[in-house]
Amino acid sequence: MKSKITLKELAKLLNVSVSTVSKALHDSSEISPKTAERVKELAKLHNYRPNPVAVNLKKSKTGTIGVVIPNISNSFFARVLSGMEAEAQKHDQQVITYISNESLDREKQICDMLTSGLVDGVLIAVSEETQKKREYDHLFALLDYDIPVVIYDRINIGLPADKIGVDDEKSFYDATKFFRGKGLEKIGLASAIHHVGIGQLRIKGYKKAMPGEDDLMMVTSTKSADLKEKLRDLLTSNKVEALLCTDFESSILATRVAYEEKIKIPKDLKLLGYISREVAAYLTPSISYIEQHPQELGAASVEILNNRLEGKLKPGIFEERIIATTLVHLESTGFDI
Amino acid sequence: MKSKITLKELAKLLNVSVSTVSKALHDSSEISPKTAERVKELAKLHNYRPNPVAVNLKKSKTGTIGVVIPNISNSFFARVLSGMEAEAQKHDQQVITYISNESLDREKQICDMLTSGLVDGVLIAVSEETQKKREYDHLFALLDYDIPVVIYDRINIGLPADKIGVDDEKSFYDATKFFRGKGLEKIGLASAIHHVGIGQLRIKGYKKAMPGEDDLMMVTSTKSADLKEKLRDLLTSNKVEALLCTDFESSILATRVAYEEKIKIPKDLKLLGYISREVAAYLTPSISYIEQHPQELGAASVEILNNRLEGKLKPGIFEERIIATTLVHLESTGFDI
DNA sequence: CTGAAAGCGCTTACAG
DNA sequence: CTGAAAGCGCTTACAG
Repeated sequence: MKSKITLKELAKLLNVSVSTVSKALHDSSEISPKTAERVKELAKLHNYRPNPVAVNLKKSKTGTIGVVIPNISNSFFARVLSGMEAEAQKHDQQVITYISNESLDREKQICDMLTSGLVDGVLIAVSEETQKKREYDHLFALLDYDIPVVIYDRINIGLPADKIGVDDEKSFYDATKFFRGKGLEKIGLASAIHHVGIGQLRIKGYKKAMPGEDDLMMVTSTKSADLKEKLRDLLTSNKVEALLCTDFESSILATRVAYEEKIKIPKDLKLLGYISREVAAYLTPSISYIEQHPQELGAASVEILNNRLEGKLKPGIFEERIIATTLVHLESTGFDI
Repeated sequence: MKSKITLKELAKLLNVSVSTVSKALHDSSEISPKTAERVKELAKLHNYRPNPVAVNLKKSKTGTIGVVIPNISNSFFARVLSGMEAEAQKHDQQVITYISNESLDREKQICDMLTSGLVDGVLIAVSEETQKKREYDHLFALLDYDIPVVIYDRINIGLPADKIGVDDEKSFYDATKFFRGKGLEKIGLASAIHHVGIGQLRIKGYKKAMPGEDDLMMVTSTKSADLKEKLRDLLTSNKVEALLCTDFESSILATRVAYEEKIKIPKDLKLLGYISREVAAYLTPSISYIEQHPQELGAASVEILNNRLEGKLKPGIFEERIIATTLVHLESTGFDI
């Protein structure tokens, strides 16, 4: 049991002052090489580590960043977190994780705590409920307290803060165009997240790439059973040639319906999902998907926050960065690319 | 922009001493009701929040707990984290997340940082590499520094620390017994994690429930393509009636092979997987699975840590808690229960 | 009932 | 080149 040694104790053992020890350990030019060496030697011997809490108090910072995640079971967010952690590590910052579970109340609680100065900055993807109710006071409170905020992923909210998101609209625009370029005309879309921002953007991209409103074959529902039946209707009655799914649930349900109705993928139906690689690649058949590069998004959001903290970003002018997506072809699109 | 107000500033505004303000805010009986009220009123007006860093320094603690996660993309761990966060919140503790990515080196780095006193305690599931190489010095270092450690999930390592895990062995023992109770005899097992502790325990449970070693039909491999072919051999040449899969990969590969070989699940083959609900329920057919209750595990590990921190646990005597699993029947086992 | 003082463990401008 | 002093923002035993 080594029980941490302090500067003061080190100083006493060396018969020098606390300031001398501190400076020596920081390679200050004020200290003689001889003393510096003595100090470092003893520090190493006792495995001295400065108390981070004291250092932070002195420096008026916390060394931590707060990350608010709506739903950690969603592997997209889990991987975003992973990217954030990796980037934070590089800057010797600790990541404090908060999970809102898509609840506005929980999100308010979290932000309220955060105003007390637990963290140097906040990275947040707002909950679905927050988006729906458009209540952002708790976020403004953070800004009032001069705590920098970076909004990630769910960025279409009116808040004067830096933002970083995924190119949701373009991803589906490109995908739809891709199918059309392959000569397909009956292109459908399924969504269980049509009520939230990112879902709407994906749908928008799809619509833009389709010639006329009349041809749109869209099924949406937030209720699983409901969406499934709508999908069954769509896939059996219409001759849909390709289907774009905006989320995990609709992607899986579409696979399921195709299986039940003996619709062959990709022969009779090309399928594209917004699901993570781990699931996509293992499904039968494997599902082509939009890769959102969550780790990059996470790393970049920490980067932006740090630029803001270091004053590299102009006050009052906010960055908005978009990460490009990639269409990854597996079996369900049936094209060799 | 409210820029935080301090005790000192509050004191000046009220023409009292800093100590009086501090005591008033803590409902000390030393303070007159009148003064207490004046103080609280102004504090509220200015939305005073004590600086947590200063409080922590004074109290010689950090108010945080460090969580080391091997792989956050694994939804099991993501949900464990969620349980930890929820429980920590109740105790006003912050969760600092570290991701080792199954790397021993990274884990060492993390533990080394942690010895500096960034957290009050550590929750860790060691990386696969750590298990394989059995290098635990970095964990002993934590203990040397008097930082309590709770080992979660991957608990079969020789370390004098509190542990909390899943009943891996019993889960597969019970599942095997269940199939046998239904009159099935040819029960196989597939594993991609036979080389790590939890995999071995699950296999052990399976073996215990099987009558003789001769009947064991096991396929194992850490390489996906390899395991798939072994599964194909097993499922086509033997008349396997039921298959237990120890992990996500083997579960999915088995579904896949069955599909390719036109083996009907559950009619020709009952399948049981060690996968998370989100994936299990959505697969076609849905896969019966072992529910590990990850959130409970997460919450309980924080609970144990706090008991340790509060001295409720005897020094030198360590708790080892096991969370019971549940077998959840979906389509792939084909029994109505 | 109130306040001065010490101290948590550091850093750094300043004096010598 | 070294050290005394002030201070980061708080808490609390002690004196008055």
